[in-house]
Amino acid sequence: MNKTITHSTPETTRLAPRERILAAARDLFYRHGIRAVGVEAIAEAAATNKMTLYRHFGSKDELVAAYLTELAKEGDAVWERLADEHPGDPHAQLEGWVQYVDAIFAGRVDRGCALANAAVELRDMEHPARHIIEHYKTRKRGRLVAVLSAAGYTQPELLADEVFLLFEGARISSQCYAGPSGPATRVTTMLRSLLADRAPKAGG
Amino acid sequence: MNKTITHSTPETTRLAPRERILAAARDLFYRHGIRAVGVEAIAEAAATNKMTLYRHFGSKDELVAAYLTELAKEGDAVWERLADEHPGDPHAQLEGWVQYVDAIFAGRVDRGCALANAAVELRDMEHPARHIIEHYKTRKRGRLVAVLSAAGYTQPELLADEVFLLFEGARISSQCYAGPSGPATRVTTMLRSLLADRAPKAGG
DNA sequence: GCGTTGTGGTACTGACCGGTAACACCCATA
DNA sequence: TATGGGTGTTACCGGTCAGTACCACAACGC
Repeated sequence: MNKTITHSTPETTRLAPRERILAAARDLFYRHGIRAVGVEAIAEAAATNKMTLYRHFGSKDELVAAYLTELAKEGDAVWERLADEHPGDPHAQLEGWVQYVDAIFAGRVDRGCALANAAVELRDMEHPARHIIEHYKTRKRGRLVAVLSAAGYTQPELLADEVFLLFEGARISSQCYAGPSGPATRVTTMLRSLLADRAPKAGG
Repeated sequence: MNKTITHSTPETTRLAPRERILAAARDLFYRHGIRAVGVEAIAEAAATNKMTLYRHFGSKDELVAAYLTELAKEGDAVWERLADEHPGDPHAQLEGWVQYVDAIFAGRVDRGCALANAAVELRDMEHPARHIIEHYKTRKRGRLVAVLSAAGYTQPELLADEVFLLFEGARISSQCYAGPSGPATRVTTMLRSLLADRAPKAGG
């Protein structure tokens, strides 16, 4: 039943080729960009070869779609985790999200949202990645609207768009600078003050 | 002295090859992306050939740098025009900029900031385009800080970063959607309300 | 006239990339 | 031991790409 383990090595338990390929693609695509990375390099990084890659993913575009699907799922998981950790407490969920944003920019220089980067790289509207990107962004905005609405904010749609654009702007802006500088470094300050300024009055 | 006109055709006055190449590169790079467009296609669109292209631009990277330099110069020109039209009136300059932003998103679907897109496509920090991008963004932020400061806003740096990130977020976000939808459509509303909320009290 | 300079055209190199064919191999199961 | 599916390896195909060599031509200054 457990099919994820094959060809187990003496030292460590090796993942199935498909998982290794996806992990390698994720690392290389995100670091160097989708168009800059060839399938051969991905297969090599996954300790396998091109043939096995093409047996699991029919084409590079399919692999890109799988890569973006995985990242989108993880982005969704962040919100689900926050909802689990703070059930019925939208304010705490928002604060958790701001801390999550803070962690993104606190470390090394950010390489931006992989989905948005893919939208820049893959401008052909017929590319299968396009739907994944648009649906993810729409879903994310919907989550923001929902949690802001539950928290009692007035005009939750407009506030959600402001929060959304601030975050997206920070992620793209940070890529324009060589080191950890630029406007993105203060995005959590802005988010907190924005949410505080628009906070519904207690008992209002 | 006038070296811009050569090989003048009967009907129209033709631009010099260098200008035609730059115009073609600008159109194709912006529409399809830098990595997606080959030098051959640019030369063809410029009604010339690859050899002439390489006589004026030593490499594709140089052409990309010239393309981004031109766009950066035009971005700077926007602020200089606003300063000329409203000398000593930073509030009017800000309003003029918001109208400029409005015009970007009012028309067809925006393809984003070419400089920021280039930062996504060209992740190699050694690429000559990198300095152009970073300097341009730094300059732009400086202009925002200056005009906000002149307009009497308190904490002009923080406000400039907010305005900056909202705008950058709108430009990247619009590329994630097929049609003119998404949070970017209301960015000017956000900008105006943000500037109004933080406006220094009259006589304060 | 002459030579120079810039341009257009063609053909080419060498490298890379996405994708495929054919074959050998390991391992689980029967 | 025999079989079959998943895997690894090598080699290859066709196309594209950045960049170059070489030559022909047209306009200019002397």
